[in-house]
Amino acid sequence: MSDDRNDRQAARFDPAAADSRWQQEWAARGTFHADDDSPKPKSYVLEMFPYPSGRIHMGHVRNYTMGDVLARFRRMTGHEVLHPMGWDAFGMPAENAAMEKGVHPGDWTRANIAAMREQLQRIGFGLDWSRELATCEPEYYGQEQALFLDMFAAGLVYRKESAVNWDPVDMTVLANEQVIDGRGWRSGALVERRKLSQWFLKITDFADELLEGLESLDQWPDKVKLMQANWIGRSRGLRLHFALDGGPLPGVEVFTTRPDTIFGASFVAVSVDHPLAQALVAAGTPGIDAFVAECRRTGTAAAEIETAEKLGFDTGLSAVHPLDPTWKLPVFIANFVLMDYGTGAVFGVPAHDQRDLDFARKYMLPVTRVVAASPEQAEAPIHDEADSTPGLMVHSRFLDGMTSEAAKAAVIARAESEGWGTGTTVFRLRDWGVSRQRYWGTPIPIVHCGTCGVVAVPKAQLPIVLPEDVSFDIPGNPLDRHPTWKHVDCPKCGQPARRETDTLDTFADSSWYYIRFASGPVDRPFDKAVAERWLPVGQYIGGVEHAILHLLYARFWTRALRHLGQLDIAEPFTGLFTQGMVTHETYQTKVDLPATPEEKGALGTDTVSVSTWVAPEDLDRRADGLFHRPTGHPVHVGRVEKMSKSKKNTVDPAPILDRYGADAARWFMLSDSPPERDLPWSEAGIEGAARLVQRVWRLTEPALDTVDASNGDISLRKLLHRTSAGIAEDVEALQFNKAVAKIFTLLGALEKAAPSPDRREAARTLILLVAPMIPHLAESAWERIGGDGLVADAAWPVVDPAMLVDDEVTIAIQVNGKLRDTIMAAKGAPKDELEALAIASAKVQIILAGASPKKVIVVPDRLVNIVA
RNA sequence: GUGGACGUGGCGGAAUCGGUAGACGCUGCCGACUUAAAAUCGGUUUCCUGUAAGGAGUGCGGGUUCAAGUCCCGCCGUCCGCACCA
Repeated sequence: MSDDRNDRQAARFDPAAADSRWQQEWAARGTFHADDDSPKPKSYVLEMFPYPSGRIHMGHVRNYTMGDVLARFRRMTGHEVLHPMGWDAFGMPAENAAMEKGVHPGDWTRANIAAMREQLQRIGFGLDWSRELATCEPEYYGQEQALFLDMFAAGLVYRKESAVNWDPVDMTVLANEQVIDGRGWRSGALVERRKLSQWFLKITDFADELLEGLESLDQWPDKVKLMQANWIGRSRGLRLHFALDGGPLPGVEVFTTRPDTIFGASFVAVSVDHPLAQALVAAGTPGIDAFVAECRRTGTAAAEIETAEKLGFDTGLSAVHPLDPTWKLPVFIANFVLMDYGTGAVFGVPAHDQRDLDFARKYMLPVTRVVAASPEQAEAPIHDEADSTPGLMVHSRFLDGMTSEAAKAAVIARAESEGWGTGTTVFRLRDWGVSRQRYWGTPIPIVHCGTCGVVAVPKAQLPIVLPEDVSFDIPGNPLDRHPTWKHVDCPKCGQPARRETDTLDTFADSSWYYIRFASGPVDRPFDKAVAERWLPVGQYIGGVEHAILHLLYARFWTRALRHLGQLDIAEPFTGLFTQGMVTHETYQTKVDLPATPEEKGALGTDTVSVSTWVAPEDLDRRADGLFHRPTGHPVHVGRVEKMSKSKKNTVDPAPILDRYGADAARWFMLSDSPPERDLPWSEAGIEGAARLVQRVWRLTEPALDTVDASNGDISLRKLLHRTSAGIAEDVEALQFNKAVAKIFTLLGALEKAAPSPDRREAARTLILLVAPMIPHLAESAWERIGGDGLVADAAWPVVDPAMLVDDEVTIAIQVNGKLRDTIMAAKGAPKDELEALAIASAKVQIILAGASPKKVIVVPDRLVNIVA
C-alpha cells in the first residue's frame, strides 16, 4: 500500500472503529446515567419498549433514533435526561417457540434480550442501561402483583363469567385477532364461545375521567385522541322501563339515545343473552332453541356481522308503552341486539334507524315517521332508507313541533317525574379482561379456597414466581396441569386450596413500566417522591398501532394509582408522538404454472399465473431490466409497503450497521420523510447518508483550520446562528427532516467559505449541531478539533438574536399577483419607498406601458403587488 | 356503512399568519480530476415553446381575495380507525 493511499485511508472517517470506541467511552463514563438528585430541570424521553423477538428491525431503529436525538439534544440544553430501555418480555411468541423448538420460554426470551441489547448498543443510543428492566423477571412482575393486590383491595378488580373464544384443540382462550374465519389460528379447530370465570379491571369506573382527560393532552396527535374518545364512546340518553304483559319477567329495561322518537316505536327487542330470552329458553318456549342456535352460529367477525341478515324471534309477549298504557308493542329476541351495550334491550323506531327499518320490513311491523325536516314532510313515506335528517317532531302527541333536542329533554323529564325512566350516560368502553390461560405471563396473586372463597395472597408472599419445570408438549395451560404449583394452603385458614392459574394480559406489564423506570426500588413497585420527580413522561414515542389499547390502559393504570393515593399524576404521557413505518419496495416474479383440474374448471385456462415475492438481495439489475438471480425470471417492482417477512421486503439493520456504521443508519432514519409518515428504505438513501457523514468529517480536517483573521464572514455567521436556532426548534418539534435540510444548507455554505475565524467557528458549531444525530462522528470530530471533553457533554450553541435579523431583505414585485421582479431593500423600509422602487422597476414599467397603476398593495419586508 | 387524515417535480419532501411554489436530499444527465476505477468536485434536472423572452402549473370543477398549495363549496382518489353501540 502506497503512502498516498494510506493518507487517503486516514482521511476517511472509519465508523467501525469510532462506533465501538465511543460507545465504550460513554459506558465507562456513565454519560447517560440519569441522576434522580440532579438540580437540573428534568426531561423524561421514552420510546415504547420492544418485544424481545430476537432481532432489532428497522422500525426499532427509527423509533429509538428519534427518541435518542431528542434525549441527547435535551442533555445539551442543560436537562437531566431520563432515557431508559427495557423489554416487554411476556407473551405468546415465547410459548410458540417453546412448542415449536422445545426451548423454555424464559431461556428463549433472555437469549433474545441479550442479542437485542447488543444490537441496540451497537447503534449508539444514549440510554441509561442501569435502569433496564424485563417484565418477565420476578423483580418486575412481583411488584406488578403487589399493584394488582392494591387494586383488588380497592375494589378495582373483580371476577365474572364472560364469554371467550375457546380453542377446543389447543385448550386455550384465543384473542379475537387469533380467530380466523371462526377457527383457531394455530389449531384450525372451530372456535367455541365458552363462558369462563375471568378477572377484570374496572376501567369503566374511569371512563369519564379518561374521556375528559384527553382535553388536557395538547401534545398528543388529534387522531389518537379521537380514536380514544370513540373507543370510550360516551352516549347520553334515557334508560326506561317497559312493563311486560305476562311472561316470565315483569318488564324490561331499555336504553335509547333517542328518547324523542319514543312515539315512533313499533317493537321491543332483546339480545339472545338477555335474561328475558334465557328465561323463555328455560321455560321451553317452542322454537326458541333453534333460533338461539342460529344466532350463536353467526360469527363475531366484522365481515359476517355486516352481511348478516336481521333475524328475530317473536316471543308472543307484549310490552306496554310507558306513555300510553293501551299501546302494546311486540317483543322480539333479535340477533342484532348486543348484550354488553346499554341494557341488552332496545325499542325499535324503524322510520329513523336503518337497522330497525330492515327488521320492521322483514317482520311487517308499522313504520311511523316522528321527525320531519319540514311540516310538509310530516306525511312523507319512508321507503328503504331510514330518515336520519334532523327536523321537528310530528305524530308525537305532546312533543309535536319541538326540535329533537327539546323533545329528548321533555321525554327524560317526564320519565323521571313519572318514575319509569332516568336520563343516563352509557359507555362503549368495557371493563378490561385481564385473564389469560397461559404460562408466560404474570401470575395473578390469588388463591381459591373452598372455605374462604377468593383470597388475596399476602404481599409478604410475593413474588408468586412461575415454575420453571413446565412442558409444552401437550395443549392447555402448563400452570394448570403442573403437578404441585397450584396446590397451596389458603393464606387465611390454612386449609388446602388452589392457586389461580390465570396470568395477566401483557398489556398490564406495559401499563406501568415507565413508572418503574423512574423509580425501581427492590422492596416496592416504586417510590412516590422519586417517581414524581421524573413523571409524567415528557415525550413518548411509538407506533400508532398502540393508539388505543396500550395508551388507554396506561392512562387507566396511572389514574388507578392516583385513586389509590400512590402517585399524584393524572396523565402518564405529556407528549405523544406516533411515528410512521419503515417501508420498502416489493418485488415479484410471475410464473405460469399448469392449472389444477379445479382451477381449469373455474378459469377455463391450462395455466395459472402465480406471483412470488422476491427478496431484494436476490435481484439482478441488468441493462435489460430486473431479474431474479436464482431463477433468471423477470421481476417487476411492486408497491412500496411496510417491511414484512411474507413480502420478503425486509432489510436487516445488522449488516447495514456493519457496512455503513451507526451514524449513517441514524442519519437515514432522520432524513427526508417527516417522522409521522412512512419512510421508504432505499440503498441510495443509506449511501447518501454515509456520504454525509464523510462530508462532515472532511470539514474538520486540520488542514482546513487555517485562520485568516483579516476578513470576517458575516453571512456565514448569520447562517450559522439561523441554523442553530432553526435546528433547536425542529428537534423540539420532532421535525427531524427539516433539521436535516438545514444541516445540509449550512454544510454547503461552509464548504464554499474561505478561511476565516467565522468559518472556524461554524465548523466547530456544526459538530455540536449534528451531535445528537450522528454522535460517533461528532465525538471523533470534536476530538480532532481539540474540543473540551466529550461532545455528548457539551452545551448546545448559544444563539445571538441579533444574528437572526437581516438588515436587507428581498422584496417580491408582483403585477396582478404575478411575480415580475425582485429588489433588495433595507429591512423596515417604509411603504411608500417600496412602492416607488417597485414602480421604478424596468420590468414593471414595460408592463404598465405608461399607464398608472389602479392600486398598489405593499406588505413591508415582503412584497409589492401592483394592480394594473 | 361511519369517523378521520392526506393528495405538491422522476422520487422523499419544503413552503410559520393567505404574500417570491418546488428549499434540502435522492435519482438521472453533462462536465472536471484519473492510465482507469473508486472517492471527490462543478453544472443541470416541474412541464410546454425555446435564442431571447414568455406561458402553464400544487388531484378535478367552482368560489372568496390585490394575492390561494394554504380559506370556502362540490367532486375524484389513496390511506387509517371503528363497525349491528340502540
